Amino acid sequence: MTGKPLASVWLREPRKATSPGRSREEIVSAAIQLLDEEGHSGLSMRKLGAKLSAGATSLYWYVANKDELLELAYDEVWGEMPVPDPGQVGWRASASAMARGMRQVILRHPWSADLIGRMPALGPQALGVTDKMRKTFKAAGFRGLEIDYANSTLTAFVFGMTIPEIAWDAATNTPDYDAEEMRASVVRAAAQFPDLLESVNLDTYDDPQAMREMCFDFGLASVLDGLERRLVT
Amino acid sequence: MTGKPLASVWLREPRKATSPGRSREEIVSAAIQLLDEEGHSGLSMRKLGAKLSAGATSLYWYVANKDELLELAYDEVWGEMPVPDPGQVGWRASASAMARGMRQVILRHPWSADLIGRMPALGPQALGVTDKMRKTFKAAGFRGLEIDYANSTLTAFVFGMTIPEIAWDAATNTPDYDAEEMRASVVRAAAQFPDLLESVNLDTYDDPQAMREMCFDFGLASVLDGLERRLVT
DNA sequence: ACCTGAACACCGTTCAAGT
DNA sequence: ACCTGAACACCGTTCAAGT
Repeated sequence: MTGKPLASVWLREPRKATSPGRSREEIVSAAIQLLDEEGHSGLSMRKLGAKLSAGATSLYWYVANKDELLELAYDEVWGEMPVPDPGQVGWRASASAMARGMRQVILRHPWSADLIGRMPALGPQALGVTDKMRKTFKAAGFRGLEIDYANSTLTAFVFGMTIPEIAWDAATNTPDYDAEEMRASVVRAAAQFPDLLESVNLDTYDDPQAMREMCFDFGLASVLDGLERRLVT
Repeated sequence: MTGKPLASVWLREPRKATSPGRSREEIVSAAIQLLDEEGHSGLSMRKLGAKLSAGATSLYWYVANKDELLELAYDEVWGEMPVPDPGQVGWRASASAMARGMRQVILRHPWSADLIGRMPALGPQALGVTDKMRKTFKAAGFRGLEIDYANSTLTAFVFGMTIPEIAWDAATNTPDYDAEEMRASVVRAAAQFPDLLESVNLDTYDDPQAMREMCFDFGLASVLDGLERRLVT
């Protein structure tokens, strides 16, 4: 009856919010700041303590451990996802906007990508977003489990497109990065694959950003078309 | 001319393989074994050294640092991805098989999911798989950049579906996990979202595995339909 | 109720020294 | 050419002790 079901902040009774001293919100938002600035390596309990001019171990009164802190930060990211009302714009426009918005939010908080594979999104913000997304697919005409399938499909596309982007950004945003040198290296690495080389040479490396946008748009249109087709049949 | 273009094993000249002493392959495969058994926390340079009955720091002669070791291990995972010949089975069957295969490979090596957002897949195995996947989309009729867009779209779907699965597995595979307790907790957490609750109650929690497969199939069919539509127009 | 510092058991990595 | 151990600068977390 009282075995802990899953190690997650969200599945335990919340500690009641008393006012004095530090607050959980303050700690979480300081953590997010560190993560945004320097990524995961920028957040340690000691650094976070220092930023709040507290001992590192004081934080353990507010938060069970670092993972729990990350769960809280992760949910804040979910809170930034825009969720338009499908009644206003139609389900396709609504779904597109959500997809683009989710991508932007993740790109703004690259550290959150690491968490997608680490902890289920069970916080109130995440649930709220999911609830709203389901409404869009309901409005589209999906019923029963297909509401969730459609939602998962769109979300999977966005995650799967965005997560590798972050890997590239991380590798590319180093001080002494040189694009030309990079392209040459990739060509050398891909030397045994003539077909692949062809794509590397499609001078798309000149503006990787534009390439990404086109790729995302192409994929998004495909996914939405595929979902739409599921409605008709 | 000689600024390092990107911190990656693959973009440097390989150290020539001399025979005596330990080998890189041996080290990488031992690392993969540790990762498969215990996840990322199971792999430390010290533990890996011990497993090979060597000092932890001996490994640094074969590998520049831990990240590089992970790059090597990651590429081995890519090597496990099945890539059928589209000439034999048609592009849609080929793409389906690749998608399902990729998912299984990632699920077999859950630690690899973490790496997708951390390092670009530039190893020889990854490039080989990409090359083969491009052939499938070429066979389908895609041309130019659309070959890559289609490929990215399918890959994104697979990654995006599979990565959160791993988060659930990790949270769920703890010793004292109780499914009923879990469902009850989620219901409590989702209490404010009546629509969402409806889906939680769709007694799909009884067999989450079956639910996942159906979800994946639904999404895969959608993505392939969407891609196919891009060909016709 | 809240905060502290000391202490424990770890990390990755460097480097001078060995063979 | 290969391997070593000592050492450095970190980690997350526990816990007895303080206020």
